Amino acid sequence: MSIRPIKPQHETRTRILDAAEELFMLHGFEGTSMRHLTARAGVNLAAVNYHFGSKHALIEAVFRRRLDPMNAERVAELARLEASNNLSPDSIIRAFVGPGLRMIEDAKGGRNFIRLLGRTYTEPAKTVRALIGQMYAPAMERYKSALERALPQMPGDELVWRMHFMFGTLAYTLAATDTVQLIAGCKPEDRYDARLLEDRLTAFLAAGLLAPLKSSIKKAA
Amino acid sequence: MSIRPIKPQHETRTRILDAAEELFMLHGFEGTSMRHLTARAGVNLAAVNYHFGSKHALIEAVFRRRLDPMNAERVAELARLEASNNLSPDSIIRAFVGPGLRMIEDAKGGRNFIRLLGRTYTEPAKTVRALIGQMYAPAMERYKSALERALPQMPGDELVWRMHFMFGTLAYTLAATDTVQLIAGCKPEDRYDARLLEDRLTAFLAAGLLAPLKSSIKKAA
DNA sequence: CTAGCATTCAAACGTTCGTTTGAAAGTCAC
DNA sequence: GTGACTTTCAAACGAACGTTTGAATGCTAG
Repeated sequence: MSIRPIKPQHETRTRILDAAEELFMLHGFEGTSMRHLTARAGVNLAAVNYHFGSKHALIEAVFRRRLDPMNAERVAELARLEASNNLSPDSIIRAFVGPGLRMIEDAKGGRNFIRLLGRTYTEPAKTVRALIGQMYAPAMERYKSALERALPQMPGDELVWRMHFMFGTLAYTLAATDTVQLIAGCKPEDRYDARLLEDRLTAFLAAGLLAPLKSSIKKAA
Repeated sequence: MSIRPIKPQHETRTRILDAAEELFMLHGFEGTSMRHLTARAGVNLAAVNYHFGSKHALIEAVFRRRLDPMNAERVAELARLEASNNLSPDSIIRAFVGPGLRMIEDAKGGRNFIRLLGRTYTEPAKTVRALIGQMYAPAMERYKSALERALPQMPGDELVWRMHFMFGTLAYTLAATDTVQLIAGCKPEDRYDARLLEDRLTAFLAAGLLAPLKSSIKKAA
């Protein structure tokens, strides 16, 4: 009892979660069978139901393992900005997209999850959408009020829409990296420079967030 | 032979396509069974295989029915802009997002398809991604060169990325409308004013497209 | 009317799905 | 070593999947 066991406490659980991350990303939830998943993880077919209860509970566990810490990091970074009185739109955006983009650079674990996550915002299954929606809720609340304070002149409706647009850009950028290639000319090898991508993305999002208000928008507000 | 038949030439095909649009949007491709689909369409279970050959061929037909005309409309609108020498970034963006947003206002047919389409950019199945990728290719080519002419000072890499971001914003906006509600405060009832949404979206995208080039981006180019 | 073709239908095909079961194997305190 | 657990395992469960089949029906030209 003095020395921690070399085999981690729940190695089977971890292997299942890792395999699920990869296969869900590659083939989706419904396209990934338990037989394929457990074979990839090198565990018995019944292991998922034994350790997680059901396939859906496994899906939930996959998200909870990484999404909760990621959003906690986002909130912590925002709190750091507030403490240092640096609530510029640019720094707020950077605090939000940073944790996501940095996870892409993770060897294998994080990258699979990030691509899976980016796709799941538009997941058809209501249960999954509701699940990640409630996981995001606390962080979203914080960022919304931070942006309201940073942009006091912006109408509330417009801010919500622009946050919506920003979120979509991030989600699509994460999900589509090295998957769909609608625009010819992208070189996949430079896509994993997260630092450069963060600069590109932040520049784009900050400009969109601060776009001048057209008359039709002001009228609607 | 003088009068067109009142019953359209392929009513069963149309009913299947309409039901597929709706159910694929609601439950995804793998989550929609042929039995559920044919029951919704009010046709026999074997009708899909008889008229389309297979489930995958049906998926392809669903996209081909609306995506090809929509992209043709985008190209035509771009040609109109070129003819009138009005190739501003704002008008180019409007020409691209317009046909998609207008389809949301369609009673039932178009709206289902647009939400389905927005989700499919991040579809896990390679075959589906390849399919819509090749459907978009001609229009993408035209818009890319139009933007290159409108923004001669922008590095090629950066333009490709910003088109990527813009496309993601549009895709997410179309797909997520009235589905996921990550940000509290959205009132679904004003989401279908396509004219106002087009203004909001164009303002956001145009600002992002024209964002100032940071030094790190310039250095990479 | 009838021959020929297009379409619909109920039934069944073999396969794969998520889950369950009960026995076997492993683990640890005492 | 023994007993009380946790975990793994091979096997099987019923249900649902996409697809196929062959007969029945609808339609149209001659």
